[in-house]
Amino acid sequence: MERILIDQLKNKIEQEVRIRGRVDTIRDQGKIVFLVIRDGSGKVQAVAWQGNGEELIKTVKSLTLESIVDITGEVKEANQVEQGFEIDIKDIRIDSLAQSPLPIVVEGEHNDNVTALDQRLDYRWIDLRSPRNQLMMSVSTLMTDKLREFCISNNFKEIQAPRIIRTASESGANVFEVKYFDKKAYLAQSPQFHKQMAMAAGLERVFNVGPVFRAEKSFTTRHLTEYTSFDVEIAYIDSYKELCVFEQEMIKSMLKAVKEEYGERIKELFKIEINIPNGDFEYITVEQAKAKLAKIGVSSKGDEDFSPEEERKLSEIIKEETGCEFLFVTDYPHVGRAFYHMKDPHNPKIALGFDLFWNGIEITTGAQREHRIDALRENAKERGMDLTSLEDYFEYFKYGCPPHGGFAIGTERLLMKMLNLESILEATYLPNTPNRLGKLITKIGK
RNA sequence: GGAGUGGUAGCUCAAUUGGUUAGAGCAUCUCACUGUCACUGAGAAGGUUGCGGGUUCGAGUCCCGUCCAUUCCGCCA
Repeated sequence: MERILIDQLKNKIEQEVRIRGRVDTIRDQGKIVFLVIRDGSGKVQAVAWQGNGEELIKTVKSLTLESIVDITGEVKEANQVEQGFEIDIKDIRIDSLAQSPLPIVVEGEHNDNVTALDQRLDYRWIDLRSPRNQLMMSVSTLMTDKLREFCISNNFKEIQAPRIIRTASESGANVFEVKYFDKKAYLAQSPQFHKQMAMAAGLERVFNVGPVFRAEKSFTTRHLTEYTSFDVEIAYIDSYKELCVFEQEMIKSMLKAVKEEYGERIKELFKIEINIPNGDFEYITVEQAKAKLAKIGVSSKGDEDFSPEEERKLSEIIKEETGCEFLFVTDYPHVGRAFYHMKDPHNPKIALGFDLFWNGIEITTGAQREHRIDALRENAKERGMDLTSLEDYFEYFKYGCPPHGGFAIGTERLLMKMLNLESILEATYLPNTPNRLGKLITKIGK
C-alpha cells in the first residue's frame, strides 16, 4: 500500500491507510496504547488495542519517542479526539528504534524545559524536527525562492561566482586561506569582484546566491563565519537610489508571499506578525541620523558608522515616527566604506551608497560602484591597499564597463528578523562560528 | 582581541548565602490501568557539582588557575 501523508487522512475516513513517520507521544494504558504519530505534514493519534493481537501490542509497547514507524490501519471517527478521527492500528513495523532518552528535548507545545541552544546545535538533526524549526526551514526556502523569482522576472541572469579565489576581495576583513595544489588561495568573503565582472561581460543584471566566508572571531547573535549572501548587481544605473527601490520591491514581494503562505502558522509558532510596509521604506542620511540620536542622548561611535546600540535606537525612533520597520541610511563618509564605492561628485567625502536596517539590524550594504579605472585605483591607493594584487580586478574596467551598482543581503539575518529569532544561529541550518566547526565530532571522540 | 555572566542527574532548574545523606519537574526503567490526549497511580535507577589546586573542622557555595558556554563590544551581512 502507498504511504499517505497525515494531513490527507481526513479524506480517508473508514478506509485502510498506511502512514509513515515518527512517534511523537506514547500514552500506555495497559490494554490500550495511544500513540501520536508525526510526519512532515502533521500529527495524528493512532490506537493499539490488546484485542488487535498480542504481538502488535507488544511491538507498540516497545516503542520509544522519536522512533520511525510504518503503520497500516483503519481511519476511524473518534469523538474523543480533537481531530475527530484516529487510526486503529492493524499492523506496525518499526523502521528505526530511537535510543532513549534523547540527548536534547525536542521543542514542543508543552515543553518548558527546552534545551539550551548550544547543545541543541550539537544535535541539530534532532533539534530541526521541532514544528518551529520545520516551519523555519519552509519559510527559509520560500524566502530565497521569492527573492530569486523577483530577480528572474525582472530579466536578471544568475551567476555562480567562484568561492575559491586568488585575491581577497575586501580590504580589512580576514579571509580563510586554503591550499590550492601548491599555491595559496582564499575562500571568498564576497562575490563582489566577480559580480562586477558580469557588468563588464554585458550581463547587465545579475544575481548570485551562495555561501561567503568571514574569518572574523565575532561572538554575537548576528555573525557567522559562513553565511549565505544574496547578491545583486545592475548596470546602467543613474543613481544608487534605483538600487534602493529595487531592493525594497524585492523584499516587499517576498514578505507578501511568506505572509500569504505561512503568516498564520508564523503567528502561532513564532508569536510575530509579518508587517508589509504600505509605501516606500524610510530614508535618512548619516548626518540626520546622528543628530536624532544625539537628541535622545545616545553616545556616538563617530561620524563614519553606527554602533549596534545606535542602529537599534535609530530603528526604534524611525519606527515610532513613521511606523516603518525598514530604513535606508545614506550619505556615509567614503573613508569608512569599501574602496569600490563611488564618491559623490558634488561632495567627494561622501559615498554613493547605503545600508538597509530592518528593526535595528543591518541586513544590506549597497552602492553605486566606481567603474572608472583611474578613480578606482585612486580610491584603493587612498586606503593603502596593495595595487598589484588588485590588477586582475582592474582589468575588468579597461575594455568598456558600464556604470553600475549593487547590494548584498545576508539571508540568515533576513530570516532572523522575519521570525524574530534571538540568534542568527537559529536561522541557520548548521551554523559555523569561530568555535563551532567540527565541535560535535570532538565531543563524540571523547 | 576586550568586558561581563554562567557551568549541579539525559534535559530544565533548585540547594535558606560555608554546615549533616546535593533536591524537584520532565525523560528513562519496573508494576497497575480498555479512551488517554502535558494520561494517572505506586516504586526504582540516575551525581567525581566542568577540570586542577588552595583556604577551612567543614566547599556546589570562598580564592587562584584552566577549559567550555553565553551576552555585549570591536568587525560586518
